Amino acid sequence: MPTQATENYLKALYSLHLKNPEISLTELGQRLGVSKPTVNEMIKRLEKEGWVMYERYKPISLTEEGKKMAALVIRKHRLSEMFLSDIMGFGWEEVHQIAEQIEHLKSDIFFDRMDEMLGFPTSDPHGSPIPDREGNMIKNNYKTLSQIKEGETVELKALRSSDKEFLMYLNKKEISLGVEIKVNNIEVFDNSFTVSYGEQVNVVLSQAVAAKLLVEVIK
Amino acid sequence: MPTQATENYLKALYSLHLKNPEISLTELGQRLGVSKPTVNEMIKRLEKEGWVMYERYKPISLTEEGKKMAALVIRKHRLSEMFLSDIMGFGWEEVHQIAEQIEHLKSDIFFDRMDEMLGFPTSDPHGSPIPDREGNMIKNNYKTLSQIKEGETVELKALRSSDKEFLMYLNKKEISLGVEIKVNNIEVFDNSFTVSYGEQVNVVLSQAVAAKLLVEVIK
DNA sequence: TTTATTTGTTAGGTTACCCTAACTTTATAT
DNA sequence: ATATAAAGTTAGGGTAACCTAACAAATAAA
Repeated sequence: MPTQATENYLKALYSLHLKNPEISLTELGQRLGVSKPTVNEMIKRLEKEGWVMYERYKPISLTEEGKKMAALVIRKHRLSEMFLSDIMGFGWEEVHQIAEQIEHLKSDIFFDRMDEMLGFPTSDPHGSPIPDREGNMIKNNYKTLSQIKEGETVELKALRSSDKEFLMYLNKKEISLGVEIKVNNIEVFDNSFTVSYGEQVNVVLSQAVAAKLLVEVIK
Repeated sequence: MPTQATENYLKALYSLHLKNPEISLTELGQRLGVSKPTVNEMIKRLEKEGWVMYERYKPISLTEEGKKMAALVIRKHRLSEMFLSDIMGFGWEEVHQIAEQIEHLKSDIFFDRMDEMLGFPTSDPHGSPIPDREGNMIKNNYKTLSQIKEGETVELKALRSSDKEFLMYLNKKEISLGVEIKVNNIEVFDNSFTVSYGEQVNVVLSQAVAAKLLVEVIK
């Protein structure tokens, strides 16, 4: 059974591998906030345990086992977030930190019960997909708001970040999942978006924000 | 912040100290399933960190800090049990094992929210008292059923064990907290009890079982 | 293509837990 | 009161994570 550290390495590897299946030791270290020699040592352990493939000086890649295990940890994380939000009433800006700990609990019945109470959800409070029991994750290919053209209307489906500060910013702006956003204007010089949604008219969203909002065009 | 191992040592020390404030290294080791040298080393660490008082060859005792910390871990454990039982619908025989892990989560808001959702309970699904936020625990002085005289009627208030096998035995016998038990007969030679409760008439409970049922005389 | 930079590795340490084997101290029993 | 048993300690090891400093290999730039 994987240790907590192992699970955290696998999660990090999983999310890095989605962008690029060839993962460097350095970027993994940065992601996890540990030194390169630590990653180097740890990766050898993970290799010995069958989670990753690794040869010295070559990039790291996940084995099928590793991918599955990672997805199952992500599953536990996202189910926990959903539970904290929908059952316990926490705000979407609070759930990540707590789920970060809950995800390491070893109890299938506990997570199965969560799943059941939630009605077998397929996405978490930030719109990210919840892998199934076998570790299969649906990948939604939403666009970012920053890719949308003037005049189009979109629905907010998910977020690219679960960062607390970002989520609190969205709270302040009264932006939540499902909201319909109309792009009124795009400034050429800074790519900032002027949008309307709900009760809000002509709100300005920076390029940084627009790039973190995952949307689907509705008209 | 205490590690998980530290929290487990403190919990064990706390429950041992209730019977005898002078705790031996050996019994602590047995309770935790670790060797004497391991306990010896660990106790030195706990002493350095201010959780216990210790001098070589002398019995171990908890400091005030240690007692409070232990009680707070027990609080988290029992709140978790209550949550698993009342909110998530687990049986009282399932909750201990899961709570054993949840108790180590570091998140005050998480346990506060549990507490709130449960309506600030004062005891867990096995009738054990839940310490308050300051670490104060009420000690109930219930009698065991084995101390009750023939003809008396008692109410089952708590259990002396949260052992899964024991709880499943109680389930089978349809014995739950709050049930009124009338002692019909006590066998002299083996101290077994013949009792009636609910729909059940003249059920025989062994001395071993009777000693684990904590009751209050009602008539 | 040689240099500079980035990336990865080695060597040597640390802390928190855990172990067995062997020994010493304290407590118990005769 | 001495022998024996129980309790506690020391010595020596192990693993999983972490670290810094110094060096080597691979990649990118001049």
